[in-house]
Amino acid sequence: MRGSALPSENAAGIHPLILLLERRDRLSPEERRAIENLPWRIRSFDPEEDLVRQKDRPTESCVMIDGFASRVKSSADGARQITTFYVAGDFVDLNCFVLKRIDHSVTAVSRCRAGFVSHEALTALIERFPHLTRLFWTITEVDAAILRNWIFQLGRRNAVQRLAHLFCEMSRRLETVGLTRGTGFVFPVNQPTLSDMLGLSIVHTNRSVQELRARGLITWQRQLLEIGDWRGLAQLAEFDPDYLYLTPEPR
Amino acid sequence: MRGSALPSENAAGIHPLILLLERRDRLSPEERRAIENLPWRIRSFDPEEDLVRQKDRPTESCVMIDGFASRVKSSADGARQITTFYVAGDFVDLNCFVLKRIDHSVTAVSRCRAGFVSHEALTALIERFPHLTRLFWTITEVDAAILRNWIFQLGRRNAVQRLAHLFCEMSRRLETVGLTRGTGFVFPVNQPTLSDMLGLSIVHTNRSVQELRARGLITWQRQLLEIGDWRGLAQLAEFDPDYLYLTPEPR
DNA sequence: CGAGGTCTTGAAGACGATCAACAAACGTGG
DNA sequence: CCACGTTTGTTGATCGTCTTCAAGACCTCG
Repeated sequence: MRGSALPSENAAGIHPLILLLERRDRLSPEERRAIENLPWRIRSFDPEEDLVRQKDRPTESCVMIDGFASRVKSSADGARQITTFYVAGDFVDLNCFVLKRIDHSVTAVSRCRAGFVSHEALTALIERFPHLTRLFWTITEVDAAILRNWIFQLGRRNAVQRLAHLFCEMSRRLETVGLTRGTGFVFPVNQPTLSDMLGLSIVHTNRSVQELRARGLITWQRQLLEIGDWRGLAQLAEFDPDYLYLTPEPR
Repeated sequence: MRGSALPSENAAGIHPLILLLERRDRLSPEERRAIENLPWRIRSFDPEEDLVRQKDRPTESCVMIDGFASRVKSSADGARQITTFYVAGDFVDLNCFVLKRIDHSVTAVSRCRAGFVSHEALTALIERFPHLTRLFWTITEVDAAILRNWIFQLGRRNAVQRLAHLFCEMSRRLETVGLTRGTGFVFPVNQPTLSDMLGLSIVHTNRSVQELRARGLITWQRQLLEIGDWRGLAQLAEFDPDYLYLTPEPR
């Protein structure tokens, strides 16, 4: 399967990985061609299906094409915590390319597709283009910044603020990949899954959603989440998008 | 100031950064020499002093030589959350080398020293040795794995378990850099700071410490933390060190 | 039409926060 | 070496947030 066959949701038909990388730095035509020509293998997943299983030693890494997925860590007694939430364009498991094994599962949240490429091919790619190593590293650092911010949310914010913050973050991340529609976006996530993101019980998650509704900040029906009052929501969440590093830096 | 002047706590007198990197992969003699010859600048800090300030755009990055430091995110109302805890050998702000700005402060927890090196020098280093880029990236991925695990702890574990887990993690991390003494280690952290790591109030942190003492799992006096019952502590915390990636992987 | 998932509500209780006060340890200067 | 102020650790009491348990409403899909 050739790279040009890799579908993408964006109008321009540009490869999602190229879009992701060009958010960080310009690519040369050779680099772009090399990425497109990687032996991509596209796979589809249903909700709850695993893209990568905990304690596996995968030989491929993957990039989200569409839909949503999550990195889940679960404990002996069945408690689940989502540590990362992946949307279209996100590189899912760069870490297992580097670290050779994975200490989490990656599970589909909605129906989704991902493009898989072998570690061998990635190794060959970065050996040929050291500049791309640098870019992959940058992506990892941005992911880490998002993780640090989640630690802050979980440690020091109450349920409603966490939820508000999650919606703010989602909105901005989906906006950068062109998946918002006006002030809203498709959010195919049920409340049990949402509670695993927020570190809350299902019941309390539900009540927090209702509070945001009651305050007139959001509406959410039929998987369409509308942010009715962005300023109010961002203020409640004390949302400061700096940690997403969306504004490009000279390098 | 030349690299050979960089002091280190380890008996062999090996540069802490070289130790850190060789935990991940073998270095060539040239690489080792190049790292030692970087223009290191050593600075000392008192507790509460900032190594790097929030929203700065630093031109240097640093490696911990001794003592402890933390990455702190704080909110408008003064709530503080520590997102990363640094011990000797840790590379503190690789991320600001890559991302060009920093969205946290890095604050000394105890008296500590760090070796600073300019971004220019680091850039020259990785351009000469692309292999080192790969290693720095690996370090970032390990840091991210630790962050993900903290997210799980904060989201799904109660106070006592979190504290137990923190002590287990500390013990293993300090052991790899030769800073344990038998079953104990020097832990110059006060309870207010500890509560900022755990996302708890000071009072509740105190009660959790007392519970671990009462269960006979630890003693802690005069900054010396002794793990009296490792198995019991690890079992309580459900501690599984896989996420620290301490066992080397072939690459 | 029935079945299973999802959302919602109520009530009770646990966990952790907050407030307030005191004890102990530490560092400093006299 | 002691006196004193400051930081750190400890305790009790009360309050609020969030969890748990249980049950019912709603929705979707075969």
